[in-house]
Amino acid sequence: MSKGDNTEQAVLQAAEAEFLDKGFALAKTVDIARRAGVTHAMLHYYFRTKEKLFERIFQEKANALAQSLRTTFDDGKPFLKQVEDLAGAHFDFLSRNPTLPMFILNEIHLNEERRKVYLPMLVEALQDTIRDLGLLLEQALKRGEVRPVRTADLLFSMASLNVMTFAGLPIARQAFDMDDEDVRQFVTQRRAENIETILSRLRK
Amino acid sequence: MSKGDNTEQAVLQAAEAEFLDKGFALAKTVDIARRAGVTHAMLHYYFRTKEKLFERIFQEKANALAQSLRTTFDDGKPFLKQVEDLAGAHFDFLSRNPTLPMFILNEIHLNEERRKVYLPMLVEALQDTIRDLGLLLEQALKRGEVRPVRTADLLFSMASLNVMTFAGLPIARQAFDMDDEDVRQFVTQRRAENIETILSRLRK
DNA sequence: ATTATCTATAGATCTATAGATAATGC
DNA sequence: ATTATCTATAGATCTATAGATAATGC
Repeated sequence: MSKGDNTEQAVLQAAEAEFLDKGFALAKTVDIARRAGVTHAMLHYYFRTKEKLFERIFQEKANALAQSLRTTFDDGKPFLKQVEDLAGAHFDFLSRNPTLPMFILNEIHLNEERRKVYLPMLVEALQDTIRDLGLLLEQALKRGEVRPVRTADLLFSMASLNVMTFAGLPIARQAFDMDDEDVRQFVTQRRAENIETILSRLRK
Repeated sequence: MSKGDNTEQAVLQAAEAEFLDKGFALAKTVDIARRAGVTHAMLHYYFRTKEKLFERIFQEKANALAQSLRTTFDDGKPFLKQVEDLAGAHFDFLSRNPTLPMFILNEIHLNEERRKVYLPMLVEALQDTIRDLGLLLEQALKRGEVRPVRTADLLFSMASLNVMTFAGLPIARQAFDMDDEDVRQFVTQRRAENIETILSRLRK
């Protein structure tokens, strides 16, 4: 069964790459099998359907994202430091998974039916982070440390800036006529710029 | 030929709706024909291919976006007012075309080949706006009116916040448990919040 | 005996076009 | 004569499975 393990793992890895590249609708099980170097029938043997294989990949990614955000929380920090760390961790996670933003936006956007399954999955994974940042913001506001802002707006702005850094990168590249090196530098600069933008909005 | 005019227009309108909903790859010519209330062969009779029909819709949308941004430019205004008006006009255009952000991100993202055609088309339409805001920012910086920031960062942040307001709305809705009325209010509030976020970053 | 793998194909879906027919405008 | 429309279908693509065969572990 060691051969079987290899096949299963190869399919999983190929599926992750294919789904993240193209999304569910445009990913082809035939291509996943080709990437994995196994015959097409193997994919169905191990995972039965394209949908079940996809669900597994999506869940893994949602959990990994949530996990990387959780680790920043710490009651002892000043609120602005907490926000900076959270935004930084989010950005760094997306750096390691640059195709994830478009992947998630796409899946949520494209299919009414499947949205009902995957949107709750995603939000469920993020629930604790949303709640905890809300509580910390409330306290910081009471202490008069920051300018008033809604939790939803703070989180949404942070996520927007980070997500678009990767989802909008091809557009920025063309709009500002960047080569590969420019793009690398742009991404590096966006990390600081996104954080500064969020902190500027909060500082009194 | 008045009948022919109707058919052609019906196909165009149906195509716009279908492409904006689903993107090129998932839009079906059969469904466009159905939406238009004409037989499927008519679509090919008037536009030859799905691709040609798509190109026409994409170009129209890129031009409409560019047009709505251009109208805000005015040398007489203080720079912060110029930025506010530009961000507001961008937001309002997206309000009227709420499916456009995901549509554009999708097309640029999904297909290497077609990206080469449509990305230049989009950026070409926006070129003047990018250049003019860059010049105005440079002058404002010289006069010491704003904190230092790169043009690319200013524009990218503005676009990111506005675009994600619509592209990320389903996620915000689920994450913050909003009903239809909450969503309407959230969008309204985002307009002011996005502008305030950009201006906070610029103000000294 | 059970698990893993392969080949072949059914059945669904989709774009595009061929070829026939009807409507329109000089 | 030209333009618009319809029906029917070719040909490509894709998911899923049936059924045969090979490898594995008790």
